[in-house]
Parts: sequence; C-alpha cells; structure tokens
Amino acid sequence: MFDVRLLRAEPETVERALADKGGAELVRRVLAIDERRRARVREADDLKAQRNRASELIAQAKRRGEDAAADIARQREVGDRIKVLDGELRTIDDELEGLVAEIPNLPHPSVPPGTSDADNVEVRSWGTPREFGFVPRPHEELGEELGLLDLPRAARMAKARFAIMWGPLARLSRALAQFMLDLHTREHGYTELWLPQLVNGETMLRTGQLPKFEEQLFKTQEADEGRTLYLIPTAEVPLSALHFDETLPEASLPRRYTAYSPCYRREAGTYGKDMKGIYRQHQFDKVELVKIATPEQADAELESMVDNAETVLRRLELPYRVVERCVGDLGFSTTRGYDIEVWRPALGKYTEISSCSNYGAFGGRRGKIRYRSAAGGRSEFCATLNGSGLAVGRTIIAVLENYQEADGTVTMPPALAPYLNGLERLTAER
RNA sequence: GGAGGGGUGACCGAGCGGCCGAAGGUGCGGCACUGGAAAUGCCGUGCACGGGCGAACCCUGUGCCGUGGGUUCAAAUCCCACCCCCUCCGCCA
Repeated sequence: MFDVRLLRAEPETVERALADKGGAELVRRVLAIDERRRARVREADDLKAQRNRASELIAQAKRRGEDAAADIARQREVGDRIKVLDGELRTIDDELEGLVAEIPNLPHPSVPPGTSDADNVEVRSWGTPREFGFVPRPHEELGEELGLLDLPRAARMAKARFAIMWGPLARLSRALAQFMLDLHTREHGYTELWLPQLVNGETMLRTGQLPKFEEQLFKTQEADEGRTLYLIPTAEVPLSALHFDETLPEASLPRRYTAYSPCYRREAGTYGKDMKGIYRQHQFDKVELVKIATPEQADAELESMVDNAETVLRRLELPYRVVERCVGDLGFSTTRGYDIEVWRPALGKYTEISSCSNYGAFGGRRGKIRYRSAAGGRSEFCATLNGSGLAVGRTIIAVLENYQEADGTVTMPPALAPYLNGLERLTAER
C-alpha cells in the first residue's frame, strides 16, 4: 500500500519515480480525492464535536429535570447531517482506497533501468558448469526413464501439470526440504512455522493476491457453508499475514521466518509454456523465507536473504547466478529484488529457482504491521521482505540435470547424505 | 451436528442509554522510604486518524469496549447480522 502522505508531500517526486511503472497519472487523481476526503472529515468531525457538546447539555438539563425537547429537535437535524456526511465519506474512502491500491511501490534509487527481464543485470555467479562426456538430458527424460517421475498417472487422477514422484525421488524431495529448513533455522537464524494452507479472501486481498491474481488461485468451499477459502500459492501468504494489525517491539526486529509448504497455482494463461517436466506445476513444494524489519534494516536484510538462498545452492554444489531485477521486471509491491538462476545443463542456460524481494514499508502499510521503539513515540510501519529458499521442485530439476551420469542414473549431492539414509544414487526402479 | 455460556485497556475484571476512554486490581514506569532490596506510600501509564507551522514538546477534534449495520438528540450499555472463544453431548483423523 502506497504512502499517501508521501504522495501529498512530494507529488512531483512520486510522479517522476513512477513514470516507468506507469502510475503517474494516478497521483493527481488521488491527491484530488484525498483533498476532498479531508475536507469532508473535517466537516463531519466539527459537527460531531457540536453534537457531543449539545448532548452533554441535554443530559445536564435532564438531570435537573428540565425539558430539553427543543434542543433534541435541533440535534436531530445535526445527526441527520452527520449521517449523510459519513455516508459520503465512506464512498470517498472506498474510491480513494481503490486508487491507492493501484499505485505500485517506488523502485529503490539503485535499481537498474529496463522494461523486461532481458534488462536484468547479472551481479554475480558461482560455480562452474560441469563438463559432461555426453549430451546431458532434461530432467523429465531422466526421471521417467528411471521410473521415478510419473506424469501420465498424475494427469489421469488429477490433470496436466501434476506429478507423482516414486520412491527415492520422493525421498529426495523430502530430503531437500528438510535440508533447506535445517540450514535456515540452524545457521541463518530463521524460525520455522507450520501454517494454514487454505486462507480466506481477506487474507488474499491483504497479501496482494486478490483481486489481481484471482485466476491464478484454486478456490474451495466448505460443503454446507458458503464460505470460500483459497489454497495458498506460496507460504508467503500466511507467513506475511502472521503479524497483520500488530505493533511489534523494535528490539524484536528483524524477524526471520521460514516455512515449508505446498504451493497451488492455476497457471492460467501459461498453457503451452514450460510444459515439459515439472518446471511449472499446479502443485509444488517450497521453503519460503519472510522477514519483517525496520525500513533502515531492509536493504541489508535483502542482501543476507539472497545469500541465505544462495547458500542452499552452494552446499548442493549447483552452479548459479544472481541477477538484479530491473525497474520493469520488479513486481507491483517490490522496491528492489534479485532472482537466483540455477544452471540447467540440458538447456545450456540458467533458469529461475528463487526470487527475493524487498517490499519496504509498502508491505507493512498494506498489512498494518508496525513497530515501536523502546523509547516510545509514534509507531512506524515495518518493512517486509520475502524470498524462496528454495523452490523444491525446481531444485529437484537442478539436481537431476547437474548430477546425471552417462548411464542415466543420478548421483546424490554429498550435502544431502544426512537426509537420504544411505541413498547415494537414483537408479531405475525394478 | 445438538444444547448452553462468553468476547471490555498489556492482563484480570466492573460497568442503571447521558456524569464512561471506561471503576477496581495486576503488571509496567517514575518518585519516596532503604546500606541495598522486599514490603509500603504517592504520581503516572492506550491506539489510530485529522487540525493547530506535518521539527520537537505540547494543545485540540474525531473515532475506537470482537466486526459490521441499525435505533436514539445521545450506545460499551438496546436491536440485527456475522466472526471468534469456551463447556457438555454426538461424530471423527
């Protein structure tokens, strides 16, 4: 949620900053409505003050046993007028809120210019892609030939873009998730949470999923009640909703949370895109990272969050690169963000495996997450950050493709040994 | 699913439609007392939004007693709807 006060104070700055993101003309409309709103608030407040004074006088008169019929009659009109004003105010508020909700966050001044992911800037890379003595094959071929990745049966019982993982591959998936969680909780200072995977519409609204991404969500209904619940598209949703409407002590910041959860996405409008294998699925697992910090802490916390996610890949010895997203590729709420892309031998390029974003106070304002310093004083909105640490399905892809052997088997990364109960290699199921 | 009870400030808990932003207690902060502490005493102790010069302190207006409506000159208090919690019974991983 954009800060209307900033918009009031420096409209030109905001217009200029949003030129690339296409939100500039909104500024003037919002300012006009905001002006109207404040005038109305003032008028209504004045009338209410008058009403309160008059009510007090009426009360006193009644206590003295005097007749206050005339005053009461006069006050009735004031009450009616207040009711009208409050009604108008509600309309104005809705309109204003709707408009403000359309204003995207301001990009951090350091964000590189650009219009699409083609303009993203590589900031570093790690690892050297392995030399294969053969032509490396895509993960879906490896998985299916090993009899461990089963897409046809999944499509039969559900629909396309669902998967079944057999035996050791399922175990690999579980091992990866546990490895990531242990890393983040034991070494990176995150607290693990287990959360609802279905949430109500209001939570979806306030986490920015609705109404914009309604067609990307799976929706459920309790059988005999009308209530709608949505399957989460990422644990970011319940994780960032955790402290909505709370004021946190500044000393408790930054807070670092992680959660492992399945993610459900309809992926409407992406048919024909990424249809091979399990790169883009309706259901996948992810270890999510969320931070709540002061705005001053947020920049450093973004850097450490990216490093936390990179550490997963370094431990797994998977080559990757980090790109900073350009202005045009930043999400609506993001002020600054990085993508981590892992090496895909079968494709001969890097593909996305994590995305880390700093929402700044924009995120805190939307969820009304505040903090107050020990010294007291006014509360301020927290900055929120989130990132994947990592998407498990895509990590499986990277392991299969980078660790494949000429005979079609797949060696397991040494870092996973404690989680695999002796499994060192994926081989064909008999 | 059936029957009943309840949601008030950080916590417990009172509250006849006006004198209630809300008694009392606990907690917390300060001061006094003490060699120091405990105990005790005194004082203080909500949030949001707007205005006063959007620096601070401060002053001031409005709103907030689960949420949203309604009745009324006036609602924590009356009415309606919804949400949540608790107890008992039933069912159940």
